[in-house]
Amino acid sequence: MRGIAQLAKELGISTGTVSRALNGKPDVSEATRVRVLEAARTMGYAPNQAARALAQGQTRAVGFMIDLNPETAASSDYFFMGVFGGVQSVLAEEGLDLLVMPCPRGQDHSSYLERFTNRGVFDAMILAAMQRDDPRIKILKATNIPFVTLGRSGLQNDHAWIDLDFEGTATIALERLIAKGHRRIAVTVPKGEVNFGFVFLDTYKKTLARQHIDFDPALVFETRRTEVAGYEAMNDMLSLDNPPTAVLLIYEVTAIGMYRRLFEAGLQPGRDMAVIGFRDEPSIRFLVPSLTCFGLSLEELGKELGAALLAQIPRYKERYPSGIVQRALRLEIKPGESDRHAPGEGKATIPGLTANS
Amino acid sequence: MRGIAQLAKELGISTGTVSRALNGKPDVSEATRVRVLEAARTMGYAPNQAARALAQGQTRAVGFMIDLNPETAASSDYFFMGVFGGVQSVLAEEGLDLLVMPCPRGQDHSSYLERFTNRGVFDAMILAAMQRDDPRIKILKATNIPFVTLGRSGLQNDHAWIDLDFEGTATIALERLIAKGHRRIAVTVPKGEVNFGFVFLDTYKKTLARQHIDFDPALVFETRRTEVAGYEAMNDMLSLDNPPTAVLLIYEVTAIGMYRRLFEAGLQPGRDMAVIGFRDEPSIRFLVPSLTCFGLSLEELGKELGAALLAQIPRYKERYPSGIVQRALRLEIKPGESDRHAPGEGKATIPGLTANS
DNA sequence: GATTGTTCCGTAAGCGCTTACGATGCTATG
DNA sequence: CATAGCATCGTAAGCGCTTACGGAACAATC
Repeated sequence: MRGIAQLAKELGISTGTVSRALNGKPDVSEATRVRVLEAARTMGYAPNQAARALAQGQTRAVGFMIDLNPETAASSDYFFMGVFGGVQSVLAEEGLDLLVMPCPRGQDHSSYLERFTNRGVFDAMILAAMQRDDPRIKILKATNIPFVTLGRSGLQNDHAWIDLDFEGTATIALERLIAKGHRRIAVTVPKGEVNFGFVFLDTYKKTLARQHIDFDPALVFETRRTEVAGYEAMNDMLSLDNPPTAVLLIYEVTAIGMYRRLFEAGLQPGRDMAVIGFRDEPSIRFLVPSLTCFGLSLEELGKELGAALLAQIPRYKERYPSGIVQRALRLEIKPGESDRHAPGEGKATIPGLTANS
Repeated sequence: MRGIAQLAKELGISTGTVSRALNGKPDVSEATRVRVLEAARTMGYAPNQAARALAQGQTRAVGFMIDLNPETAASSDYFFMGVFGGVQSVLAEEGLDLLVMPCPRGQDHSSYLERFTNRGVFDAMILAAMQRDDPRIKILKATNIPFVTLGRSGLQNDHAWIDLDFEGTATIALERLIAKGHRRIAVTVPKGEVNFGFVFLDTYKKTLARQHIDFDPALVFETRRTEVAGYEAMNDMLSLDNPPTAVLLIYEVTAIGMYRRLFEAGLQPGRDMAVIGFRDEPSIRFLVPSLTCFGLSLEELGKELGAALLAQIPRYKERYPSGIVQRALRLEIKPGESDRHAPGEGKATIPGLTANS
């Protein structure tokens, strides 16, 4: 005999009472509750999670699905660590545990998700790396599991999501560049079908149109979230017949490679090529000249996610923002030196300085 | 009625047979097995995880505990993502799931671990961010859960672990610098009680002694794993009466801040100050001059962890390296330009160029 | 003192699955 | 034809916990 039965026997009371005492239920005298708690502590007793989940029909665990595939991964360790912290701080108050399920490289996201949905492993879920038309939405809806996504899914948006305000940042950044006098502004977009790529590009086009600047498809560059990708993109930009004078990044780390390529060409970021990054990651904080980008509290992002999720779970509905939470977090611009000058203000002119590799 | 019972009723057979068919057990005819599998597929049936775990006494899930506290987190831009992938590729072959449990900031590691150990949530565990005398070892041993640690724990090492060969890298790097003629070599060590910090420093001392160089405590700098910490450490180095001519890093990203501080002082990494980093992270690959450091496959590290863990689980013992696996992965040096010159070979001399801030 | 209400606790039926055990029908063997 | 052996399946007892229900003891009310 073990578990709760052993505890009960030891104390000379029934398992039912022990369970009630342990779970803070009524119908237990204060005296026996103390006795039970004390005994549980000294005996090192902890309720079996599987039995509990089976009896209650809930696990008190929420799953956070992330992507490990470097091809599509849009975030760093640092990003997720920050977000996890925020999510946890909210979930912990309700006694919920956060467990992260990294989707293996090469593994299909949908089938991996299904490993966990129908089986009652998680009470609720958080999804990241949303695709434009993400099939995981349907799966989650079918199984009736409360969920929230980090990022919109584009075509199917009748669910809770927290996202970054890509429209806002792109608009602000572009108008800033245009005000400086830039007309040929390149943009980098993520490789793959991640949804924010479409949003970003779409805003780019719209903002240009509003400012009566023709859209040039040659100024759109697909990059992965790596330094090398930035290097290559800048290389391509410089070898254009009519290179851009500014570039707007979706992945700030690509700036590192871009700077390198610029230096190699004898060019200065901020003087010969304006650069505006996206999010303020540690890896770009020491770039010289400093990179203009947008600040975002990862902790806060996580907390928003947590709160939005709790709002989906009937049990907590009253205490949290009601209904389907859909919110795009505004980012604040952090001006740096990488977009200080107007085009042509520098001594070097790009045409003629084509790639030497 | 639902679950396996419903399936059984639908097919007109017993639940026992259904279970056997689903689990690939014998005592089931091929015909009914096909029928069951087919029915399960069309009905979208998936076994309830809690019930399964309760009946079998195992969850087929392994937990990977990581730290979210930036003070002690040794993670980086893309460390854990890489490791997770490797672990998963090994575990997946045995049908085991990997779930990551991020320990909340400020939360005590031991108590958080205990939330999961006694409750039968995981069949096995992986620990990271090992402290010099890590109490989690005792907890895991007491509960009899198979586990492996990423990093040694220093004082208590009678368990499975996979670590990086800090001794090897430190020795190679130092001997390289000494061969160049460097005598005053600074070293950075992690802030906090993480075990590899002790190993690193210890090797530093021993190697110096072997080369008949006096150990100077003033040349040891504690840094967190941030660019800023590197900046500050370099600042401190430069303001010494007798600054070092070389520095060996435990966290490669600190090189970014160090470079910055050197540039500000009109000094050149590699010419006026030799720098050797530790691990080859994406974030430092674009440093100019390129940073000498050590290469490591995160994927491989993950696979080693996975294999070492399986070797701890009785069920898989035959197929995997037997016994308590203890292995320090050797890293290969990737020479860069940051340690090319001998001390004094550059035009600038450090004394006199003290910190201007 | 009979009735009602409260407090506390024991009983036992599940939760959905696995698995030892035994039962059944069939074929091979003598 | 009797027997043994095999393949296949049903039965039911758990796994450790929760919880509806009812019962016992006692206090309060009339």
